[in-house]
Amino acid sequence: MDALGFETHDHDHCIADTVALVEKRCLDSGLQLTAVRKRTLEIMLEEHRALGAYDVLARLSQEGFGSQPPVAYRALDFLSKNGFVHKIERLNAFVACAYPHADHSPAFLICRECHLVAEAETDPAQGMLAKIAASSDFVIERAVLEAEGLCPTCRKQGAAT
Amino acid sequence: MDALGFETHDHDHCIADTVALVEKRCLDSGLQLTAVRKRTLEIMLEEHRALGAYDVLARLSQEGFGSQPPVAYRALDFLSKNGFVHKIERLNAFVACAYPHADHSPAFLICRECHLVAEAETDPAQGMLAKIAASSDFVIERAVLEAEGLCPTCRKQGAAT
DNA sequence: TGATATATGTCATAGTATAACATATCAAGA
DNA sequence: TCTTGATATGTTATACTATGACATATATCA
Repeated sequence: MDALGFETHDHDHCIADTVALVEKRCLDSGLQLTAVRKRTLEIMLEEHRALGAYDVLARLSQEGFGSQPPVAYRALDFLSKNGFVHKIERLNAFVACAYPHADHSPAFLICRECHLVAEAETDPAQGMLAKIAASSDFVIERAVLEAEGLCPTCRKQGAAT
Repeated sequence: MDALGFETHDHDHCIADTVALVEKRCLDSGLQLTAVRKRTLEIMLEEHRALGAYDVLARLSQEGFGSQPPVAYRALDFLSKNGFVHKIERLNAFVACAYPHADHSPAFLICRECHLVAEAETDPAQGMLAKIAASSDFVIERAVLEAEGLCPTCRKQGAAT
């Protein structure tokens, strides 16, 4: 239940590792990790921020891929349908998955100051929503858990000011 | 922790009651529940569905209020800032608050079939997000909890098909 | 009543997302 | 290997969501 994302780490390494892992998972599942899709994943991994579809599109387009919105949306759809990228509804934006090893139900902490997004894995069966759903006989298929606030770094800086 | 919204109830009554309650709360807090704002609230209360800002705008405009997007967005902003309406991030839409008696941290169950939205009150300190935030030293200011799935009615209908 | 803040309305534009269709590429069986 | 059906890419066009900026009107209160 730890929420990585607010500490530094070996970034290049984590990108390469994740891409390799995703490649393997696609191969195993018969998914086509095509050039645009792979490049999109890399672009997402280069940030721990949420990127808008149009930010991604700008970079893809610069690099010789198509220049129209569906190019980015389709790559992002593929990646998020397969859990390699998540959509942050609060921001209408996307973030690379921090735990690409398996399917999971993510929760996010979004810093309103520096816009960093930290991801944590949750147990979907244990949360508030599960309890509410059970009491209403509602079947949850997807859950959005997003908290907005101040990350430790920004909070300290704010206090210092 | 019960999630009302999937049962029938005396609707006209609930609208009138809620409007009266909101009027009182505004008076007490020195908030101006102006004509557009009140009408917007009523429009929202007539549905247990999420309405887009442009749906609301269309109705307001029909009824002689302004016809431009800010008219609807400003009324919805006022209502949601004060907790009388909530934004459903997943849908980029708004829903009338089902518990307008006090400030609270809402969670939503959204039926993907009939688009009904049920609201439940939660204890923000008890959920997943609170635990994650505590372990990361993150300060939550606002939480988005939205589950998408099938409501009891639609599930039964689906099974019958 | 006059001064200040708040609210409404408009025009203009920015940002997010998808439908529809042509072309290209891939995967698998004949 | 060739064909065929499915998948993926790229385009144009358009729809949906949201806000900035500014003028006018209304409310609040000294």
